[in-house]
Amino acid sequence: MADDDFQLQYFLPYLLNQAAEASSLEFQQIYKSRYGMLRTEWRVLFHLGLYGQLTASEIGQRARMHKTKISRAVHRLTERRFVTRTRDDGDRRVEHLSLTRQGQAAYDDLRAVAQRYNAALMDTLDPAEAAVLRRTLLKLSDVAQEGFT
Amino acid sequence: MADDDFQLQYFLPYLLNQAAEASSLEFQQIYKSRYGMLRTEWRVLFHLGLYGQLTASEIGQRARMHKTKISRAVHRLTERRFVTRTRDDGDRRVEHLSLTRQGQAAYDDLRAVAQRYNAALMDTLDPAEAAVLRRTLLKLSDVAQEGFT
DNA sequence: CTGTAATAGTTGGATTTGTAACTAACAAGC
DNA sequence: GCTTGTTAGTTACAAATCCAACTATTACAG
Repeated sequence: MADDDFQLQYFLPYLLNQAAEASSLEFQQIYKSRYGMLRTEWRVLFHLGLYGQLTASEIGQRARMHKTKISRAVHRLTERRFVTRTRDDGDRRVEHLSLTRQGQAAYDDLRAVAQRYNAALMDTLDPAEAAVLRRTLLKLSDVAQEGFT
Repeated sequence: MADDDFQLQYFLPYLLNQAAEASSLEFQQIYKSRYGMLRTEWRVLFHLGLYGQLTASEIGQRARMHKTKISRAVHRLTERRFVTRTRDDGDRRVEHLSLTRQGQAAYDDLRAVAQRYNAALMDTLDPAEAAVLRRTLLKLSDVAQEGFT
């Protein structure tokens, strides 16, 4: 590639960031205005809603979120009675997190919103494109994660 | 879609965020360690490097960045002598920004890094996939931007 | 002209995040 | 059982971001 051939519109990290920000915006406003949640809190809520009881580190591994983020998100979610913590009997460092009835209700509501939201996004693509998009995004997440140099 | 069909791995905003974060990480470390830059500063630098002289609001429109972010990025970039500001004679609210020799050198260096970095990412995809990916990301940026509800 | 609105860019304060150090509990070697 | 190391999660402080209010300048209506 010649020096002057470089364009921001071909730089993948930039493109990905733009698309990610743009496509998160409206959904973000919903969980923010409806439940006063931050992105980290929404993510924790969704992981608990989808996978049931989890520990903070399990969420960290799945979501690739740093433990301090999770710690703070869990703190706020328990304050608002969306999540309960129970100590593990065998290993008292570990806490098992799960949704309260209220947390489950919020999750159900937001999951439905997310599904509709996602469907609207998907509708702007044709199915073949959507499949390729999904596959490449997963690949990039993994490849870039591991470091490819 | 049935209620229990929902999966985070199919939720586009989530996928996009994961891929964006993962694929930005290594590059971020380079401009951070090499020039002490933040993401906002790198973006401003790249826009000036690519398009030459611009005003802060022009950068804001192109990069979809809020003006306060740009203001602070420009401030730091001028402190470090990467960017110079010159008042517009016709309209004295406006400032024209351009790279100093030093800023141009940093841009040239980082552009080369970005090109190699991008090539490495692209190499994990086949060309057809890459084309679809790029097209869909651009589409999503626009569609989601305008609001599709 | 003069008052009102719009635009370019900056600043202040609260909120959020990142980094590193910390506490508490367990594990393993000796 | 005591030292050393590891893991789960929290906290403190600095850095970065967001939002709203601000200054300065231009535009425009009457």
